[in-house]
Amino acid sequence: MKKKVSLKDIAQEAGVSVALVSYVLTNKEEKARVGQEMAKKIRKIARKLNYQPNHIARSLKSGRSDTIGLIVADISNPFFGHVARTIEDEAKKNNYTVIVGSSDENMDKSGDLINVLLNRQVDGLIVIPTEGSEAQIRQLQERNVPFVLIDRFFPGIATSSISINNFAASHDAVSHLIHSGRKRIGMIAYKTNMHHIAERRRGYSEALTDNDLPTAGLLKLARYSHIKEDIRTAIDQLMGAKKPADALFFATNSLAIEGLRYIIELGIKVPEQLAVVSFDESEAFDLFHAPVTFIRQPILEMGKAAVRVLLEHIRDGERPAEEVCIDTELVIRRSSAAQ
Amino acid sequence: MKKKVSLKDIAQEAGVSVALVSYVLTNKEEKARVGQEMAKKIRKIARKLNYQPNHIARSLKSGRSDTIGLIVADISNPFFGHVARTIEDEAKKNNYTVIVGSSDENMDKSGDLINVLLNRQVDGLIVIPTEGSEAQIRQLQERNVPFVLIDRFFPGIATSSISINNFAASHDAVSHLIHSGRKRIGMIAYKTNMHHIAERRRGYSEALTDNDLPTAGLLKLARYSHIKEDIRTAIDQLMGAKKPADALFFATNSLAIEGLRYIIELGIKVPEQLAVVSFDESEAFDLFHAPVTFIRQPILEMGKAAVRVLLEHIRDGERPAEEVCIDTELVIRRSSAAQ
DNA sequence: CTTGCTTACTTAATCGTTTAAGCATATATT
DNA sequence: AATATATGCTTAAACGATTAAGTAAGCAAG
Repeated sequence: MKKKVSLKDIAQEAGVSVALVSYVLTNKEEKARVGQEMAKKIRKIARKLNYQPNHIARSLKSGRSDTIGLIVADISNPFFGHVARTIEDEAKKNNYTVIVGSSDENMDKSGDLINVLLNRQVDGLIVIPTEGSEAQIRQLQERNVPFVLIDRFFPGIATSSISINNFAASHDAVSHLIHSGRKRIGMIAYKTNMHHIAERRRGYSEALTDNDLPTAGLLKLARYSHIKEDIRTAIDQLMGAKKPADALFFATNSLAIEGLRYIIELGIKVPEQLAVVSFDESEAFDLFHAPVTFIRQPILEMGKAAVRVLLEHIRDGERPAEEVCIDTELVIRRSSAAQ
Repeated sequence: MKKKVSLKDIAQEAGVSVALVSYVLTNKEEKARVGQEMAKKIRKIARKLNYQPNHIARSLKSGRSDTIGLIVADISNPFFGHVARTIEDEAKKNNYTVIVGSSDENMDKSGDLINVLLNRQVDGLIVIPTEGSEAQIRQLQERNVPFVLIDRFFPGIATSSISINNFAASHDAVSHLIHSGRKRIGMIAYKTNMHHIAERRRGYSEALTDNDLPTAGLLKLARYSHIKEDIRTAIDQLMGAKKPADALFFATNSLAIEGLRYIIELGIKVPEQLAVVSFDESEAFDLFHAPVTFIRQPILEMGKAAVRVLLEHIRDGERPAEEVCIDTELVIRRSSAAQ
């Protein structure tokens, strides 16, 4: 790579000191009482040589990198991709750059990522935390690193977070299924202790018991690492029971997509035989023969909030934690039509 | 943010010079002839204080940032998300970090991104170039910035690139439609001069003429900025003609998904009335009532190749351009079944 | 004519790390 | 005994930018 033009090069060409050039190019001429002539000359040379400030040197001096680190579960998953995109855009508006990393829901990778990002001197972190990463989050707190959790948080740790009302959203979605006449409503969720998923499960269960509907054997859990097999087993059990399920609620879009693949394979009719509702959005839901009813997360709003709160923490290290909870929207379509 | 532990802090605590600490912690004790006792002591203190090297300071000294910049069209699009993911993983294996930016197929944004990334001293770039960005690419060449184009390239500029055989893939896909008995095969592509799309169009056209099939009025173009309207118009024209199309080939997955939404809306039967094939993969294709035949791009291989070639350029600035072309796979499913 | 104030610059320290070169002291070689 | 070599450390410069503090010259005021 061709060596870049530095202040020194400009200073040399102008026959002045590096400091003077710096004052001019950072628009501190007034304060530093630089002569008009000289200022003009320096700017001209800078333009001629196409000077671009070395961000790394600046960072070293200033202690800020104007970079924020983002840790998602998997950037290739459209949900996280969208989150990343809104954060990227919002960060750019504030002159920040984003470094993203995928944790694969794996706490070791997550810990590594946090270290890599902090060593690169990011000014703050936006994290979609992984199961078992409480200790990492606590460490961030102790080290006084500005950070915001998004999509998920740990109820036992008081941190800034952006989340949605998982319980209510779930409760609403399941209530909707009940109102459309479903009696045996199954749910497929991840086998995890993460609070957001637990809340979704709780919303589901409470909606059922609130309406005196059975819950026994209707909640199935799939392992993140064995989605395909576990979902097939779950659906086999739900649909093969003496009283088969007449509705199915998926806790995330990846679960839904995998589930719908199998539902297609089995030739199950939606919504006649089985109503379907999913958390999260997906293009795939539009192409299913019965467009899938889903819970829409306000990703744009979440991303904006995350950046806003993070920047507040970066600017004021003493700021107390801020928990933002944003409402979702149940988008009702044919997959959950009344029988 | 709590001030980080520096070499100075360790040096102070150990009562030695900063240099000595540096030698030890970068494992140059042999070369620098550091006493065993002292080395042990320094390491112990470093561990106790949880020393983490300041990557920025290191970069300033070394001139390398161990960071690569990646410019995609839109990280929230699963195709680019996958590309980004494989590059992220591959980069990490080589101790590189990735900064991603989305250009939105907009050459101004692309230019801005290139500048931002270069100012952040990335060691090299992986770029999915945008229409009209030839000048930017030429500049990278002139400035001798290590970079690789991926997914697309400019035939007029000799650069390193990773691409697929768009012409052949398209030709194969359309030939497949012809063999399955289709006679009026439409194509919907982007209105762009980008070479990869032009090649896809060419593969389509040649497959038709090779088989003495009509081409007139069957190739429709949609603007990136007006996908929805343009696709609807295109499909209306194709299906409303005196002799309606009996097959449709989409040049990308976003075009296909938007097209399929409208096909569903119109109640067109696939594959009976209309066969469908698309470039690229998508989860959504699995959920369509007739799983969509598609051209699978070897994204993993592409990402690996991109990182490999880029690192070669970074390591050897004189290395000549390397053009990698990888084969695709036509995955045949029900959407293109014989009539 | 000396003091003080402007103006227009330069010097030098700093951020955290790396690394060549230097300097004692101890030990080995002739 | 004089010289060479090994050992264990320190000094200092450098990367590129920022910025407080210093200086030199010109001019005005007392």
